Amino acid sequence: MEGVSQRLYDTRQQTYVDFVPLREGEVSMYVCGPTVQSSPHVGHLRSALVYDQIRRWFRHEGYRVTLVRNVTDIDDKTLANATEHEPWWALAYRIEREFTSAYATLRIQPPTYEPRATGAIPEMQAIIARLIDRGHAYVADDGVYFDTASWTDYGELTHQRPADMVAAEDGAPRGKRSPQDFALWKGKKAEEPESAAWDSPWGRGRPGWHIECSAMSTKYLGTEFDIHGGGRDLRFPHHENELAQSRAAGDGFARTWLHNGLVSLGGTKMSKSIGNVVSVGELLSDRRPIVVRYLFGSAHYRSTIELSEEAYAEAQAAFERIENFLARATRLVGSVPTPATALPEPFVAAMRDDFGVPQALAVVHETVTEGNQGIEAKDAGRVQELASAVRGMLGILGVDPQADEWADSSASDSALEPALDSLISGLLEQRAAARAARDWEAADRIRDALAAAGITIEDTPQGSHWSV
RNA sequence: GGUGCCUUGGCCGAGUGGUUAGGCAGCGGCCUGCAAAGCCGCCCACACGGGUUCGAAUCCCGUAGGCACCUCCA
Repeated sequence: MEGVSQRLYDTRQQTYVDFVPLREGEVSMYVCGPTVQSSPHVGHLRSALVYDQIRRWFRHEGYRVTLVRNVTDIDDKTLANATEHEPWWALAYRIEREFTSAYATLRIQPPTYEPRATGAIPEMQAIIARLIDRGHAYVADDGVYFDTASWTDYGELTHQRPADMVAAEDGAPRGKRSPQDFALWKGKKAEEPESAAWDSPWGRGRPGWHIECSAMSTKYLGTEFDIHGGGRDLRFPHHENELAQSRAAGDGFARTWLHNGLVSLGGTKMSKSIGNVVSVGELLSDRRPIVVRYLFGSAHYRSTIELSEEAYAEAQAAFERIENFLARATRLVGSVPTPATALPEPFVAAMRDDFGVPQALAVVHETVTEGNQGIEAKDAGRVQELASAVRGMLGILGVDPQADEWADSSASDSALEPALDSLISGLLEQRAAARAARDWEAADRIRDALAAAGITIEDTPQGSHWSV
């Protein structure tokens, strides 16, 4: 049989691989979370969203998924962005909560565990000690460095040879032997706060960037695990260094590497350093979260998404088509259809092929068209079946407007809805009377007044419906 | 200099050798008092130049353009 196994694109092997879980029926997945140094932007959300979708799909396929997404709360940047009145740890925690809130708004489910770097210092030190023992790290005056020259596989993830790389222009001279070497442990500097330093066999200090992910992933998922994910821009140096230090320390580490595409603005990557970021707050200020989720969740996870007003408008139009179908189907059937667990075969095939969301979404739209045909034909049984399928598929993508997870997010507040419904129903009755009397002017006046308040009227043979 | 990715109809966006992607917009029709929603039909493209092949958007070579990374980055 074809298509029974899950295909993934592995960045390291640069090819598609059939997913074979390390442990039968389980998926262990580590995803790089944020360094909590400044407010989340759209790119962070996209990344988290991608792995949320993947996780939902694996779960639907019957796997038990353990998803670990870290929070790097100690880093050069958290220290740099701290102020006199907000120490680094307060900053990190405040930003972490912003991330948590943004994830929740888009219904990105919490990972199985979300470890903080500061909670894994002993584990990091243990890896560093092993690296020194094995001759892959050395102690310098200002810390401990990974010795890239000692690890012949260095560069295997991104297929680069150290000799071909453009050497970094180091600002201050450091204790590195080679520009490619990177810090595992950074000795405490005089100006850094005591709260940002830990004792170690190599003196007081703090971890370098990269080592936290090696420590946290293996702490919770084991020395070898199924999938490591993260943004495309993390491939080098972050993931390359993670891989090198973990393998050099003797761990099998990640079997498959997934990298999600970035979000761009005007053809350029959205990035703090370029300054073209759209914050989550701006994005969600006047847009529906479920449509935003649809927008970012409708592209293939490896492709770049160009964010624009047009892109949002198009996502909205497409999503509302689906939403309208579900609303109309519910009216015809008389009850909200149950989400199907057995999904249309082409949808399943698309998802099994490296999470082919765009094709999967085409199946959703085709099913909606069929469902609309069913509504025209008043075939309630067929409509119920198709609406169930649509809900099942949307649930995988996390954009089922009838799902419990979106229940409290309808355009109107739950307490206001009955009041609003009562008011509008009254107006609709007046309008129905006017229409019966062929007083189109009066009927249109009511419709226009409601439209001005942002309420859309739809007339059907069974009566008129309103929606915000 | 090195590494990887990309270029599809008005727009977004799938598709790895021969058959309809899908959505948005537009046009025509149906339905409607008029709308809205929905249905039906139309619009059939693959950066450029070579090559392989009976046949290429799909494979190979080259060219042009774009993006990302080469120690801040989801």
